[in-house]
Parts: sequence; C-alpha cells; structure tokens
Amino acid sequence: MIRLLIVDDHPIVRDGLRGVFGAVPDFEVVGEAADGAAAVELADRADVVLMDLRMPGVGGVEAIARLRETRPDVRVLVLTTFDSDSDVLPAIEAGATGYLLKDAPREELVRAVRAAHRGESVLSPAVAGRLMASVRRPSDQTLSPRERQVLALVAGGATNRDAARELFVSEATVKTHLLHIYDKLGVRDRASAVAEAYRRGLLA
Amino acid sequence: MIRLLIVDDHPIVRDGLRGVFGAVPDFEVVGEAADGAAAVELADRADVVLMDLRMPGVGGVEAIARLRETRPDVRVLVLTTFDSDSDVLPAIEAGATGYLLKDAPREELVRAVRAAHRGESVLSPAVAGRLMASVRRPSDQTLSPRERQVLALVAGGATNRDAARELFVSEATVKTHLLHIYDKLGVRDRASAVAEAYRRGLLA
DNA sequence: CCGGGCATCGACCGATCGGTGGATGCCGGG
DNA sequence: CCCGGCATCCACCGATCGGTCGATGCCCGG
Repeated sequence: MIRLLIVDDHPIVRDGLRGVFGAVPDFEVVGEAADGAAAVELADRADVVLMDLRMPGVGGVEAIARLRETRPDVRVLVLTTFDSDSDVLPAIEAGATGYLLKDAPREELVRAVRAAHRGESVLSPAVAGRLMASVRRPSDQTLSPRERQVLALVAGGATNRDAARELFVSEATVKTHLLHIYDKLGVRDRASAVAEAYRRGLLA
Repeated sequence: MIRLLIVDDHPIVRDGLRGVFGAVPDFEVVGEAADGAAAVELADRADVVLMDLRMPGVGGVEAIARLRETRPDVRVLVLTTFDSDSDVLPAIEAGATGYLLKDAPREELVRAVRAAHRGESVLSPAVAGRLMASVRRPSDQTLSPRERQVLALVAGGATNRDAARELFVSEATVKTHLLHIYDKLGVRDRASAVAEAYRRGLLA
C-alpha cells in the first residue's frame, strides 16, 4: 500500500489525481493540500507527495526543501505544467525525487509514483531532455548568475550605467556581460534578450 | 439534463472535471477532447463546452470561433489557469459565454455551468476585475493593435528601421508608437517595455 | 600546469535609441 | 459637431547602445 499526499492549488486537478489513484488497489490518498505550508503539515502520513510548483503562499520548491529537513524519508514527485529550466533545476536541487508534466497519461503517472516509492528517480522525457542539455553544455544557453543579474536589471529598465552602479562594477563590465548574454541567447540587442529570457523561463 | 463536453490537454484535469460533474445528477459528460480540433468534432452532442485555452495544435480561442459558426447554440465556458488580458479578451471576442479560473471551487464550477446553460454570462471575480479595468480606461495600459505589433517586432530583435520596413511605415511612426507604449506600460526603454509586456501577458 | 569559463576593466567608434515639438487625416462617441 | 484616440509622418539632438579591439585575475578541472 502506497500512501499518497496530493498538493495542488486547483481543486479540479486534485480531484483528477484522486480519481486516478483511487482506482488503483494498492494506492491510498491520505490527504490533499492547496499550498506548500499545508503540504508540510500533512506529509508525515504519506510515503509519496505529488507536488505542484506554482502555488499561492509557500511555493512548491520551498515546500520540498522544508520536507527534506523534517521528513527526509518522504519521496516528493513534482507534477507541473511547465518544463522550463527555472522550475526544473531548483526543484531537483531542493530534493525532488522526480519531475513529471501534467500532460502525462494516467498510466505513466502511476508507474512514476511506484518508481518514486522505490526511491528511483523519474523524469518526463521532455524534462530529461532539458536537463541533459543543460548538463552537457554548461556554457551554451545557460546564463551565469552574474549574467542573470544583469539581465534582470536591464529588464527592469536599467541602462548600462544604472546596472553598473547597482552591481558596483564598471559600465564596461556590464556591456561585456550583455554581449555574452546575446551570444548565449542568440540575439543581438537587449530588448530581444529580455524577450528570449522570458520565453525560456529565465525571468519571472 | 445538461450535456457537457470537456476540452483540456491534461488527462488529469479531464478526470477531475469528469469526477465533479459525474457526481451531480442532472449533468452528463458526453465527451472529452484534448485539443481544439477534436472539440469542434464532438461539440454537436453537447449543450455546454468546458474549454481550456492553451492546447497543442488548434488552441481554445480558434476552437471557440469555429464553434460560433458551426454550432452557435452551444455555450462555451472558458476554464483556464491564467487571467491575463491577452487570454480573456480574445476568448470573449470569439464568443465565449463565460470565463472561469481553474482554482475555482467545485460548487462555483457547477453553478457557472448551470448559468451558462441558461445563456447567462459568467465571469470569475478576478477576470471580471480585469475586464472592468480595461473597459473603464481603454487608453491606459491597453495597447492598441498597432502598438502590440510594434512591440512584438521589437521583442523579436527588430530595430526601429526593421520594424518600419516590416510594417510599411516610416521609422518616425515606429518611434511614436514606442513612445506611446512606454507611456502606457510605465517604462522608459524598449527592453523594459518587453519585460513589462511579458509580465502582463501581452506577449506570448 | 595549463586551458577555459567567469568576472572584471579600458578605449574607441558608428549606429541606434529616446525626447521634443511639431504636423496630418480618419473615425467614432458624446 | 467637436473632442479624443489612433495611425501616420518630419527634423533635430544628445544620450545610449552595440561591436571590437584589447587586458587582468581567479578558480576549477583535466
């Protein structure tokens, strides 16, 4: 018997998951939560937690990190709509056992939860692809922390001079960072760099 | 008896909706579809269609428009995660009877479908608020179609000259549009205009 | 120990952008 | 009928940006 905790802010999604796993004999849904805080409260009853990431209040990533401390034996399976870098990596760093997309068929879900319960890592093909790509070429397309800072400031309306002051570096440095950003994103100016970053989920 | 068609690309969400309405006596779920094309096919069996907007292939807005032509008596209720202007307005223009967010409680969903079946318009409070705001001040914050075109080109890396050529207008016109855009978005350059547009859901 | 990524800085230049202050015509609502 | 928004265009200017040469130091991994 695998005891399951369902965490999602949408009642309909919770219903759907409850329906899927309620129909399988050796699963038992022991609770539901609509945000990260409630999830941490209820986790001690469960073997596996199905966790959405985008939720009001305490988000999924933070909830995972807290669970790692309080209940390290509970497996957390991330189940979400997006497969952008910005979501996958923090979730895995925080200690998620697996990462699935919501458009996965029901059987894949059940299989994934079984695997997670055994302690195996589970990744959607789409997610796995992204992860491989970012591991294989840490230089290409992956912005360094500093570059992300610069890009965020530019997206907020900062000129090169503004960003330089903000980061306590010279304007020349900001320009160099931006040129590297253009390279990595395959664009030629700040406006389209910001656009590309949003498309890739690098900016909130 | 209200006959219902469920359209969503996520199996789990479809399960959840099926569960919610299967439990209510006078509802009957007569079909499911995972994209807009399948939805149009199956619509003639239904009184009300519950429609997601973001789907692979034929999206929700286009599906609504097609249904208006082929089956004008079918009520379409949009049920989606996002409440950004870019989603709400096109959907309503296309002929949606109502617009709900997925985080709505089950009872509200049932009430909304009943209302839609009677031909009443239904809007989530959050959606209604946005709509009111955009109707009350059509100048503030709402970009004109031409301005959106310009902004999209800029986000794609176009210089003013590029955009001018693309739109068959002079560079001066593009600059004027951009100045108006800055005004409406409360920013001072193209990069932050693009960022703000993404935050507000004005750009895909 | 050396290559490579990261972060830092400098100088120069042309291209582009943003700001200002205009102008015209069209259209739709009060 | 006139106001206001939309879309179009012009000229001028300084500020900023983007591109291209560089250069240094740090740290990690092979």
